[in-house]
Amino acid sequence: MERFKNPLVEALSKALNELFPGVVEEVLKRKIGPQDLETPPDRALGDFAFPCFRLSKQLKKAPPQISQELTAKVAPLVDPAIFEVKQAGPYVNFICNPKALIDGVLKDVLSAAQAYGTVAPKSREKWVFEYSSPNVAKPFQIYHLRTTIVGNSLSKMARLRGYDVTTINHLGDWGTQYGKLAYAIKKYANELPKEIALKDLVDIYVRIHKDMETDPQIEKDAQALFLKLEQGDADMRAIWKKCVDISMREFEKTYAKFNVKFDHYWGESFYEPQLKPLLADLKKRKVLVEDKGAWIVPVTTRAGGEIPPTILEKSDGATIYATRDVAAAIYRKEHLNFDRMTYIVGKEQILHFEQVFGVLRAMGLAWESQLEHLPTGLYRFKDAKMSTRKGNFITLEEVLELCSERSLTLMKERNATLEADQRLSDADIETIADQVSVGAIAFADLSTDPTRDLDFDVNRVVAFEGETGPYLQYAHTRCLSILKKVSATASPSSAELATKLTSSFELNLIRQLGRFPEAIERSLDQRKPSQLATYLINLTNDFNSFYRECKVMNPDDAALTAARASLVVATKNVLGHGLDLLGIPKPDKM
RNA sequence: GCACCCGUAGCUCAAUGGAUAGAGUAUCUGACUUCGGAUCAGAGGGUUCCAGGUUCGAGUCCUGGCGGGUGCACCA
Repeated sequence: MERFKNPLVEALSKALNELFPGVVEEVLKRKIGPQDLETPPDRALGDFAFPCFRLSKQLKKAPPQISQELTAKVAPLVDPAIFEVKQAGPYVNFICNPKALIDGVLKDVLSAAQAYGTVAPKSREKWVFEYSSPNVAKPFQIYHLRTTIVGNSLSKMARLRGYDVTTINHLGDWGTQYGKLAYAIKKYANELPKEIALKDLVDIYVRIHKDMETDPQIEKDAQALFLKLEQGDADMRAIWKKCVDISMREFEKTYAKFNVKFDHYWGESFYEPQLKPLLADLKKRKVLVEDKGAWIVPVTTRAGGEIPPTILEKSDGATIYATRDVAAAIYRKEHLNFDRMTYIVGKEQILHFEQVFGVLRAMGLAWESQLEHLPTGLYRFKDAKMSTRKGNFITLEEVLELCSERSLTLMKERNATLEADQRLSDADIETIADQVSVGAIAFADLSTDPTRDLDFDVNRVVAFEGETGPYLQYAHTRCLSILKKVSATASPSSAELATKLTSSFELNLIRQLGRFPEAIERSLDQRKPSQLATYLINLTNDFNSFYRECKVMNPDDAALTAARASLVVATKNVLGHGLDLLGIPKPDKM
């Protein structure tokens, strides 16, 4: 539908200029553009709407009168083979004719070599995304899933829409915790197995925290060990490396499940060599000042609000994570030369990022304005909290397990009710239950505002009814199964399509297919994958209505069958690409 | 205490400052002689937390309350 906007803007611009010269420019302070065309709330009203409220004051006329005059003026200026123009109250509405929908949308979707709505690669800004960033030597916590899923989908969408995208996983692989871990490894050395697994590291980490409650000396010794690590001690380095390797093996499994990839695994340790020169430079320039034994940068928010200063060097001489984040931003700017960088990190770190950005501003780095923190909300579970420190935490593993079990149960129940020839094998059910639970979790995450906290109820997330991941997956597999039954014929010409696809169900489905690119664009503008998720639900609703009302297989009308099959192909393409963008698996049968 | 985020149907959530605030779920009622019913059609359900303000127009923006969440220098 994107392509219809420019001719409309041209016609409107011409008509407005003839009717009310200069008024639009005066009111909007610019020419009218595609952004001035709205989508009517009800499909019956039209495909595009131009509201006339704004001009009302200047012209001293009621909006409906303006829209009436404008409608009369603009109607002859648009191609009647494409648009019907209708006034409705204060709006001028444009309705795309069926033939235009088929030529301008359906043909595009069917012929696109890449995903429909693709913009030429690297034709837009350089955009860096940082997301996921789990802590090494800890299990992948459910807390990190949101940023992983949101970051994954936004960066994929940005790539599709022509941005030059770089994705970074800022692993939490540096900090005092490795001092504690090393202390624990030494203390419990004789209790550890030969092949240390991630869960062993977690166990002793929790234990050492308990020990610390009664023996405060441990914390000081652990901090001393981290300092040794930072100073390049070989033993400490070896222990640290082992922890990283053990963790990465686990993380890779998770990323494979959700089809998540990164261009760079640049953990906190990656920037370690730059910390000393950075601190020296800042001290020399007096940006960094001493206060109570620590070295700090006094900072404000962008709006000038008061916030606590940023500590870059602790009184024991060690760095903290803010130091690494400052160094990381500078390194990335130098090596990637981004136009924009988005940190997708939990909302409890809002202050942290304000402090880091504040340091960059204090350093006089103007590009600091290109950085943004997209804070993600927390999961709300009924009774459990998520804190590794207290040893009471929820891992992604546990959640996945619960969801898989739930989906397995539902699938087995359903399978038992099917005719024998439609039943799935036990092996298939296992695989599909996994895909379904991953899809359900991803959709639950992406269908709401990423900033808001999210209620996570397994029975609600993995439901086979209503607006869920499985609903979308099911529609997709149904497209596949229809196409398996319809023998492939040459794709129909647009004239054939136009004579056969005439019902409102078919035309509305085509209209909805045409909205795909703008749904992605809105997701990116608002940093909300939920825009695409909601779009896919709407698309699937339209497909299901079409499916219900319009039989694809018509043995006595080959042309109709071919035309409708084309529509199913188009739906499968768009829905499939949408699922890819959200990281939702596409089972080939369900 | 201060700062930031949130408050929409019984519940979980939508809604580029625009047309009658929408979905799902739960409750109730319908729909397969034909492509898979994990579907579709319909009903009831609202003072958008409260009070002011800006605007032609506010769930959305501003101010003040109330309620909830998160954070508040040497953890990440």
